[in-house]
Amino acid sequence: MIRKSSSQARRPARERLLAAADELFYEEGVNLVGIDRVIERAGVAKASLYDCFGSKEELIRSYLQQRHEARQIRVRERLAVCVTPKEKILAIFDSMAESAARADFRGCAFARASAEARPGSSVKAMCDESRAWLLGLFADLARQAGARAPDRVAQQLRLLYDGALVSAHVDHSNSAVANARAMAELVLDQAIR
Amino acid sequence: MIRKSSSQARRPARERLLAAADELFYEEGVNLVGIDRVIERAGVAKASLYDCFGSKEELIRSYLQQRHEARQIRVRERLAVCVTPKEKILAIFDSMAESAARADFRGCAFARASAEARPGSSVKAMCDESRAWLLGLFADLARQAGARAPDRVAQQLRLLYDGALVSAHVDHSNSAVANARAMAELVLDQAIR
DNA sequence: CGGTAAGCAGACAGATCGGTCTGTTGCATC
DNA sequence: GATGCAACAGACCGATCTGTCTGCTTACCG
Repeated sequence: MIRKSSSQARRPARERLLAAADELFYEEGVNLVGIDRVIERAGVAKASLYDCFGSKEELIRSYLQQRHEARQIRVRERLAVCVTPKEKILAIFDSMAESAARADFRGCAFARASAEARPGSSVKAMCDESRAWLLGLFADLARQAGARAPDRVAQQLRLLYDGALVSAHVDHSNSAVANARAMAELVLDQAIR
Repeated sequence: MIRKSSSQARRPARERLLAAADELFYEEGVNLVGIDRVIERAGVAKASLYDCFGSKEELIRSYLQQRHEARQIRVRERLAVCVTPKEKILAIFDSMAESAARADFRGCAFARASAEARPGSSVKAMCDESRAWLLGLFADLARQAGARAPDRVAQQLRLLYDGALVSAHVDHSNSAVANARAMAELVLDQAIR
């Protein structure tokens, strides 16, 4: 119903807004990027943004949810080609290494958005959801691997994940994720014996 | 020269501004707190703020520098009562555990400010300086401990430090730092053999 | 063909922000 | 007592931000 008459089909406003938000919010931070910048990049009228999302906060929330779902898919695809639980756990770090190697890598989108959000914001909830999912995934895999205290191991693995994201971001070193992966292996072997 | 005539001596404007900035900036984030809030909390005229610091950015930078120096002192005092290098390394995590247990703990002030700062900001430089100091400290101690690849070990220790700060902050769990400390010990023992 | 709905352009409002400026007060030193 | 200095109060400015509103165009569908 939105298609342009011309041959090239135009994606609906909502998609273009989310794409523009993803680029700008992740690159510069949600508070430094104004609504006007987003609609200009998306090629969309301001009224359309407020028809689709209702507020900037909801746009930010949707942007984070999109990131969360994209990461879920990315990780699940990687896990599908692994056999042992230990391989799967290490594959999660490999997936992060791939993300961190990109030129547009700017650290954890959730942590950054959370640092800028107001206390009672829905952004925090989205951030928590993303972290809870990762923790559950680590715990499941640790259990499958036969680790002794799977919940504790999962917390340690996520701590390594968080630390690697920070290190890889601020001193754009590609060795950070490798260090985290090595420690993850150490922790795992220790827990399995 | 600033002292009030009355018996109670009043601290100079600069000190009160830094104290107010420390509370507000760390609690709510540097971008969400306006100049007006800071001067109101400090009980200081706006003109005095600009006489002392010249800009909000410089106030933020000074606030971070103050935090950095306070942490240096805190850590050095802890190290002074340790004997072995390994004890000293673990004491750094104990110091963090102490900070993280405080009710007003809000994670790493540098990481949060850095997430909100504009790209070319002097805030980033302050953040880098703080991280470089910690890395150098870890490296020195790892070397003294006789670790095989002290620089690599130092990076791993700082990664654990970063991850612990994130974990302790967002899911205010006091077990995060303990987990990091345990992993630090594991990494150290592995590097020393 | 006419109705519906999505999207467009852009002016506008209200609030807030960082920063400047003017003028005044209180204290210490000379 | 005069001078200098630090701090005071607060009006003011221009920019920017989110969000609203009006009116117009276009595409689809019954």
